[in-house]
This record gives sequence, structure tokens and C-alpha cells, in this order.
Amino acid sequence: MTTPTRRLSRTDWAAAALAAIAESGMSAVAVEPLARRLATTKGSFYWHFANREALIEAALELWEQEHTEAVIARVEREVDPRQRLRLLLTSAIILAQEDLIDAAVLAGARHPLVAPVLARVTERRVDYLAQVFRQLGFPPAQARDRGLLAYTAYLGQTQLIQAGLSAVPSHGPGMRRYVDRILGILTNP
Amino acid sequence: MTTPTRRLSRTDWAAAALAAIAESGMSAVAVEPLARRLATTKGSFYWHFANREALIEAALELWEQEHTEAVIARVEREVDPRQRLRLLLTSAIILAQEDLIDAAVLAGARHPLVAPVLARVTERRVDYLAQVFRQLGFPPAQARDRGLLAYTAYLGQTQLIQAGLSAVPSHGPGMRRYVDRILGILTNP
DNA sequence: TCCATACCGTACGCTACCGTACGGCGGTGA
DNA sequence: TCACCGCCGTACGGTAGCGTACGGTATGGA
Repeated sequence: MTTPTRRLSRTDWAAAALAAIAESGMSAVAVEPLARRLATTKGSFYWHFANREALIEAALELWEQEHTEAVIARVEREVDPRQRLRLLLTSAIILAQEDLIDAAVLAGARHPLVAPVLARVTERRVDYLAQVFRQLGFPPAQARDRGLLAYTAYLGQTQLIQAGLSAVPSHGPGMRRYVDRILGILTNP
Repeated sequence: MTTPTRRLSRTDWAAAALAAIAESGMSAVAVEPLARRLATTKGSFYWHFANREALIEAALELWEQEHTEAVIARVEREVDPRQRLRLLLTSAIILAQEDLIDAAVLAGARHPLVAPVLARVTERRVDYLAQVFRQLGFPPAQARDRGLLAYTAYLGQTQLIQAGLSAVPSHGPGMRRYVDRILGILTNP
């Protein structure tokens, strides 16, 4: 995973912080515990970062890149907009189960450093969804409504899982049927 | 609100803790800050509670009662199931905007004391919604699906608001039309 | 009136974490 | 080989909150 060198980079710290957020939330971004986890000391940390805030910012920046821009870029390689939407939905469903980072960031929505990033990411994702619906032929206003609806469903789903009550088939043909049903509802004029 | 006496009860502390959760999340349930806020000292607190955990438990118990059982009891006074559903939806929409406690508890879903309470509350709410749909004439399995769908929409909505992007008319005739639309979708066979 | 009981104030020790100061080590270029 | 620089280890002081010990006060019932 990380290089076998014992010297750490700024990005190593940011990645560790992001992992800590996913596991235990914002409060887990603490310098000394992270240092223990990375088998180093605060001396390393304060060389790469001015303070704890700077680390949180770096971690959230990483999240924004990897969990929004990168996903959009990958989906954009699909040519057919309907296939794009399907790919988006399936990856969202799978991610909502395995990957806890989105839920963890949502949970920290009130944190002053999280709020602006979260707002940007939410807007970006809804915008992209709306764009896909426009490419499917819906007029702008309707496209945005449907984008919002789709994203709300995603959020609600992650929260249900957080609450320990998953009700969505997360794999296999059950999921395929489920995705098709959702797709039908979302694209039905 | 509270009695003009300066002596506090166990419930006063629990209510203050719940308010603190709504404002600033689980980590805000801290003895000394709460004591300052109540214009008293830790001496009072440790008379009424064994420790911080006990306070969190009491606060969550209060939440469970006031934000689930009490709402259900009030809605139950409505005779027509379709009216019950409408009342439930409108109060949910209004609450999702004004009242931040539900979102704050969701945000603490990973906390060991929150998780079981949240699981119970979620189950209870979905069960109740399913019951209403059964009373509307849907067969049990379909009723549960629709209950889940409705609750997912509620959760997604609160999360969107948390992310600073509200897209739902929260009052007036706009909300009435919106509720009617939702009602139509949810009860359409 | 007097005392028991319920409740609160205060001082203390403990732990976890933040941030700083500074010394040291190891690799790289002259 | 030596000096320099990037990176890390360590020790320290400061703060915030938890929990405890114990003394103090007020209030209602005998």
C-alpha cells in the first residue's frame, strides 16, 4: 500500500486522516492518535502541516477529488447517457454499503471546515445528475428536479444503512432488477 | 419553560443535553459546558447522574419519546388513514427544516450509545408507516416497501438540508401541492 | 425549633490532546 | 568526506473535560 520507506509525505497523512474520518468521524482526526497509527510521531506531522485544521482541509480535499471528480470522470467515459445513469446508480448503491466515508462526512456536516466542502460536493453531484437527465432529453427544470430526487434517494439510502436497516439488494440479479426499477421511475415522463 | 427554582431535576439535565445534541452533536454532551449553560456546577450533575454516559442515555430516551412515540400518538388521533399519512408528511417536512435533532442523532449513528436507540426508532417509524399503508389497503409486503420508500425520502431530505441545499417548499400552498404530489406517488398502485 | 435529607459549590487529581522548541540523524551534492 | 537540509524524535507547557471528595446550604417534616 504505502511505500516501504519510513518517511511520510503530506499525502500519507491526508489519506490516513480520511481513513480515520471514515472509521470514526471528524473527531478521529487527531494528531497524536494518527501518529501512533502511522508508527511515527508528531514531529513528522508538524513538519508537513501547520496544525490540525490544515490536515482536515487536506483530507476533505482528497475526498472531494476521489469521491466526486474521479467518479464523474470515470462515468463520463460511458457514451450512452442512459448507461451513464445506470453506472452511476449501481456504483452509488455499492458504495453506500461498503464505503462509509460519505456517511461520515455527512455526519460532520456542521463542522465549519466540512460545511463548505460538503455544500460544493452536493451541488456538484446534483448538477452532474441534472446534466445527465438533460442529455436524456428532459428540459432543464425537470432535469434538475429528477437529479435532486435521485440524489435524495441516495442520501436516504446511506442513512438507512447507517441506522442499521438495509432494505436494498446490494448485489446480484436482485440489485439489477432494483436498479432497473429505479431507472424506470426516474426516467419516466 | 423550566420552573423558576434554581434546583434542577434529572429531566432538566436530560433536556439540556438533548438541546446540546441538536445544536452541536454528541460531543456537546459534556458535563462542564452544560453546567455552565445551566448556570450551575458539576456538583449538581453528579448528584443526578452516575456519569456522562447516563446523561446521554437519558437524553436519547427523551428523544425517542418526544420525537417518535409522541408524534405517533398525536397522528393516531386522526381517524382517516389517508389524513394520517398527510399529517405525518407535513409534520415531517416542517420538522426536517426547523428541528435539527433528528439530523444530529443520525450524525451520531456510530456512537455506541446512539446506535441501538437509532435502530429502534428507525424500525418503529418504518413499522408505523407500513401500518398506515396497510390501513390504506395495501398488502403487507407492498405496505412495507412503501413505508421504507417514504422514510428514505424523509432521511434524504434532512440530509440535503444538512448539506445546505434545500429544494422543498417548506410552507404555504407550495408545500401543500408538494405533499399532494408525494402522496399521489406513494399511494398510487 | 431542630435536624435529616436533598441538593449544590469547590478544589483536586487524572487523562488526552494541541502546539512548540530544539536536538539529532541520514542521505545527497560539492 | 563533510556540510547541509529535509525529516523525525522527544520533552515540555497549556487546556479541557471526567470523575471524586467533601463541606455547605436550604427546606420540609417531627
